Amino acid sequence: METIPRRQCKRTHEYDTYPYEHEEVSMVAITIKDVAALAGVSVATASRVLSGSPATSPEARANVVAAAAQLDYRPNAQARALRSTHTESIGLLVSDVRNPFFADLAHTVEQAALAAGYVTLLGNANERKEQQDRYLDTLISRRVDGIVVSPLGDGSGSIRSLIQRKIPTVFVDRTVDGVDVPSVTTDSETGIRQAVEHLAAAGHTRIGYISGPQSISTGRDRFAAFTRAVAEFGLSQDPELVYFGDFQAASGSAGVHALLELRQPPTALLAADSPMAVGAIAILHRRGLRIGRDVALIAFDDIEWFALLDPALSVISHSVEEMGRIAVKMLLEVIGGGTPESVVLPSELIIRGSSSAPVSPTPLSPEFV
Amino acid sequence: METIPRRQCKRTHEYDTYPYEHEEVSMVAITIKDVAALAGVSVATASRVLSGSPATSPEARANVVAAAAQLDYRPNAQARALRSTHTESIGLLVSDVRNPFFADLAHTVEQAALAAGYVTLLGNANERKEQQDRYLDTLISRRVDGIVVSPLGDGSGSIRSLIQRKIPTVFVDRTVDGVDVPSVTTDSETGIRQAVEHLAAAGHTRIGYISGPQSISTGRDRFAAFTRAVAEFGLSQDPELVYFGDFQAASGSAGVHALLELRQPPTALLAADSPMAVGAIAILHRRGLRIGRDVALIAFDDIEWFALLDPALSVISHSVEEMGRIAVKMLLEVIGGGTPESVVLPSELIIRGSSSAPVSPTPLSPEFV
DNA sequence: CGTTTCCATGGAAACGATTCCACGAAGACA
DNA sequence: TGTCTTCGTGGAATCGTTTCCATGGAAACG
Repeated sequence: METIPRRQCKRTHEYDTYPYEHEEVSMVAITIKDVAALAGVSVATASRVLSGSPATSPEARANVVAAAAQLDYRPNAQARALRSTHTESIGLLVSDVRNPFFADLAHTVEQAALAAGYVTLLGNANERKEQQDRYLDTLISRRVDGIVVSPLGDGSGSIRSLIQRKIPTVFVDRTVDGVDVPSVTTDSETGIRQAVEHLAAAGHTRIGYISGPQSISTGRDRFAAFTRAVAEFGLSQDPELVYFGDFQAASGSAGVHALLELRQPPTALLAADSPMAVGAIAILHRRGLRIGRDVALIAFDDIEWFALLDPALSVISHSVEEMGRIAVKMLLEVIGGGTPESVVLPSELIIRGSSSAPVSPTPLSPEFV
Repeated sequence: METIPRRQCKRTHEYDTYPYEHEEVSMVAITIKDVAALAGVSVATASRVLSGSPATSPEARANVVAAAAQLDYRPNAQARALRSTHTESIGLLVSDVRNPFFADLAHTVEQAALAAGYVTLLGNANERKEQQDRYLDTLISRRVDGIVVSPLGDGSGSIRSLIQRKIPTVFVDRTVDGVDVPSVTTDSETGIRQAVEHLAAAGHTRIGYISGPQSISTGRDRFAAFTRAVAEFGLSQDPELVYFGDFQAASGSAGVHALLELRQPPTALLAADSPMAVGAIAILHRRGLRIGRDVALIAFDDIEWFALLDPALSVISHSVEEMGRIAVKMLLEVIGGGTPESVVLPSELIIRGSSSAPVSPTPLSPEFV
């Protein structure tokens, strides 16, 4: 007995031992083994044909392809990824799907990835660090080939794991201080400077700024740009004119409330992203203030329907399409072993009705009425 | 030589043969084997601890947990799913992420799934059958535990594979004729009937309808409801008053153009979804028509910022949150082996400024000017 | 015609986890 | 004290694929 090799006891898995009962047949998933059997070739050959290896005879190819089609065979992505270490998929983690900017970004990234043969797994951090970490963990576990992320928080948590594991990563829209990862971002400076200049030219001296959180790079950048511009054009630098929101609609509403309660309220408002602008508009309406006449309003982010408002909303515009496209291109470079340079896209003021009227004669300040 | 068993040549994979060079150490992924080795237990025990099996000693548990933490171990989801046939993940395939309705749906589905311990892989069919099929294939390949889909097209292609493989599936917002799958949909009838009644009461007799495509269930349902309502209230059933769009913004614009070119143009418009309403509004603005005065407008789908327009847009509202929540609940039931009943959610007219003025005296019809 | 090269093919190892099974130690019971 | 459970543990099979290696026949070369 001792001379019989161990593998003797390995249970055979021939077809006749399969639990083929009379019903529920369709429940047992069909594998490459079934395809090979039907095609009359070995699994190895079947695999070669299905993954397009050149070392196959036309005959085998035809048989296998026919068998696969007949059985409606779908390769098990898990098994495939387990053996060959790439999954032909990327992760996209946005900070808030309901923000139209990120919805558009999701759309362009996905289309660009699809064109390159990758599928996109989309995660939504919902502007919350725990959820970001949770999704990042899942994406790591699923061994995506790379990740495009608009990060929040600092370089701790799963972002750190990402870097340590050298998982191909590209930051989009936002960056994380001290983390050296290629990124596609927007140069807020130009657009914000143009906006402030434009408002100053219309006679505004007190501009209220509804800022994003300082824990997010775009929040910091835009606030810094605003601060610089206000100083440059000699406008009021009253710190009360700045309200710190969280990039979500409710905080835009709260910001308007707070700013309008000031003893010397602003005559113009600048919102650092579109959801906060939406929140701001809602409250301005409710308070009976006419945008573009009683108060000027400009928003960062160009959302399609902002132009449909009456008056149409002036915006600081930057290209989502380009951002998404470039992010995918860069990620593919990183996956390919390259180290692409970070890209900074331009921003630009688009003047519409909401900011075009000159400053009205002290409309908001009760003490001058 | 011949007596040496084959397995002799099996390469050993002891640790000392690992390609540990002085650098790039972090590139080699850490597996459960590493964790087990560091903890001084077998892989089997490590696995048991990590997947929370009760049959483990406190001592082993402590060691393994510590080792896993120290190595920052992340289980390989592929391998895990290969063995145990569930992946703790669901797929969500929406027809268009840029449609705020579906963005919101994505958000609620994702949050509901997360709460139940599932991650959501989101796909975007972009209202195109090929892309829907492509994503469905990927989701099948990745062996998600279930799929929530707002389907388009008929029951052919990958939808069929889904059913045949008995992959837990729930339709959301839309259904597919002849395919027996639990669904969460909206009862368009009530809301549309209310809208038509409301317009009729204001004196409108010719209502232009910008319809969704008849290849999509909601397109058909809403059109049928409109047809019935128009007949019921004795309004014009002129077929020219119906424009068939594709649920995307551009076709809303085209619809308005077409309807306003009629010899007898409508005095009120009803758009079957929000992107088409946006396209419609853009063209109405461009043509200098005042919504709510020169022409009434009502849209299906309640989008947050529709209330911010001036005049605010009357809408037929239905609850996305509930739809998403119920879809996930139903999917979990199907995964658990149940067969939940389909759910139909109510819709309801919300009257705002865009439809409140009485019909203006022949404002649009050139022949009466 | 004999030797070498080429190439399609099949067998089996490998990927990283889970889980069945057997085993030995310890506690319970008579 | 001896047998019977109970329980933690490790070895090994297993999931479905890719890929290395050996093989054998055909083609090409001298």
